[in-house]
Amino acid sequence: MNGPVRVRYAPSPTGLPHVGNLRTALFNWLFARSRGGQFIVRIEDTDRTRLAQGAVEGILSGLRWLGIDWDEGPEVGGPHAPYFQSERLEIYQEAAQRLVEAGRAYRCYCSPERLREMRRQQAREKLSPGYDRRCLNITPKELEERRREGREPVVRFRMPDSGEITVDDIIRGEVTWRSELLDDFVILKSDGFPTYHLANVLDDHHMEITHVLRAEEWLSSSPRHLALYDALGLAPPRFGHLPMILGPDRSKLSKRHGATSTLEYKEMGYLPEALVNFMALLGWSLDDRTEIMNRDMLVESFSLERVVKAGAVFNLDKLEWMNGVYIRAMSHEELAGRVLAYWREYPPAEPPQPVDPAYLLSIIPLAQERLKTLEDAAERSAFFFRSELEYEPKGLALKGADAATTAAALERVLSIVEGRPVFNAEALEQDLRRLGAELGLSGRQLFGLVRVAVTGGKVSPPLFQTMEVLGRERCRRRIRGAIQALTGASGGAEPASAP
RNA sequence: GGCGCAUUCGUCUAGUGGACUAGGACACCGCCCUCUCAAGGCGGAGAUCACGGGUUCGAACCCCGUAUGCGCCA
Repeated sequence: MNGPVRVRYAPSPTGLPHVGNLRTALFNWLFARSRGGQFIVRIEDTDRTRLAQGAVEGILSGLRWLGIDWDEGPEVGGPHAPYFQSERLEIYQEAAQRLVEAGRAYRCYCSPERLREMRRQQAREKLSPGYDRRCLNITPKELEERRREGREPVVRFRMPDSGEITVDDIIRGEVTWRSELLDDFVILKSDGFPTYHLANVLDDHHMEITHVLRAEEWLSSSPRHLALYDALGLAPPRFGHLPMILGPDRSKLSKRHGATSTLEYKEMGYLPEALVNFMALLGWSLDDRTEIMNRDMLVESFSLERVVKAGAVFNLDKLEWMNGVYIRAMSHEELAGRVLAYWREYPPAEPPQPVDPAYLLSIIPLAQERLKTLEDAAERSAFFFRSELEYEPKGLALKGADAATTAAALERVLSIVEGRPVFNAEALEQDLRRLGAELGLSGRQLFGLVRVAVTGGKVSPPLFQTMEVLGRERCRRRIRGAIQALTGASGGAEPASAP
């Protein structure tokens, strides 16, 4: 196996791509890119009962969003097209026929009812479940009867009666099964569609896959696959079973654990580069300290030797932190662009869209280090855009002072805002500190009051920079509005509205 | 039930026989910075390395067994 590495991601289009699936895709992709090999996408759509509308599009857009590109597969084609199993049926049917002729497989006419009864019986007698080979030695007469009944058979693979099957797993080492404990599994269903096992094995061979890297849940089917390769006279690829991604209860991550589809994370405002970095660390690590790694670093340092064996719980807290790290590392322009794009795709309730990009860009430096996700941006910046603030009188109350005193203090602030020749953070800070000293108010008290007057809330970015970004006019109107709210004067000369 | 895999702080992990009084990160707590919130800095708490036996002068690390969890077979 000295040729180039060829790996694949082979999802079933049964729903939106799940983070566990995408992590498997990521590891395959990282392995391919780190070894200068190829990454192939193949759609395993042979289970027609579970097909979901739009699933293929969802899978591909999930990959694209994460920046996982494929060398062969849907949309890009390739030398082994088609890359949809539903369009490759003849390959599977022909192989199944060949296996039947060679005595390595046989047709089975057992009804679902009989199989169910058989399993019930086995469970009752505490035997290991599995097909009892009733149809392996079917007599010509019985066969004739079944045919006359018009029953369509399935094709079962005949497992070797004895011996051991050993998988030399890249991640787990050698794992051995006794083949007589494995039953004769179906390879071709009665509707002529292959099962996962047959299609997967044949396609991996035809597509010249060198390494099958898949989740651990497939480990138990690998001896069947090896037996199939053997019966077909094909050389198997190398196998590597990756640890699974688990929910907080340590069971396989699923819908009931909350958001699991990659596109949900996109909608929640996570950055693809952060998700990629985070997923790479679920079951793999570079060393005892390196955590923040961009795509190039991951490609450069990824290796299967450092893949962990045990399953990993998906820890949202850490993803959130990492997303914040990536947000903080961006330039202001970059972040502004991302926020704008995010708002275009998922318009927030506030601020009203579209937004002035230049104004947004001036806000970004104040919001950046406070964001965990892109979704936070709307809430964090909403007050910058509001045309009218609503005050709760309690919020405006200056501790230990009555409304009139508070209003008087705000009047002083207002005259500073109106009177400053230069309206910037530095100047405002100077003046407001002086005012505080004069009024005998601490910074906490005075600035807290002004903060509520100017932003409508008790929490905001640093006050003076915030005021500078808001601009003199907005500050003036808002402070007036606050004074009115305090004094109850409703008929002011100027309405406290308009930004 | 059968088969298989796994098991180091709550979570992700480092660790491949002596540098382990087990390191880092997230989360948590405290202090500093400070106009609030963050971010940042410093510090703290948190793992008898699942348990029990061995092997060895010495074991988180090697061997055996047990337990638990998970996966697959439906």
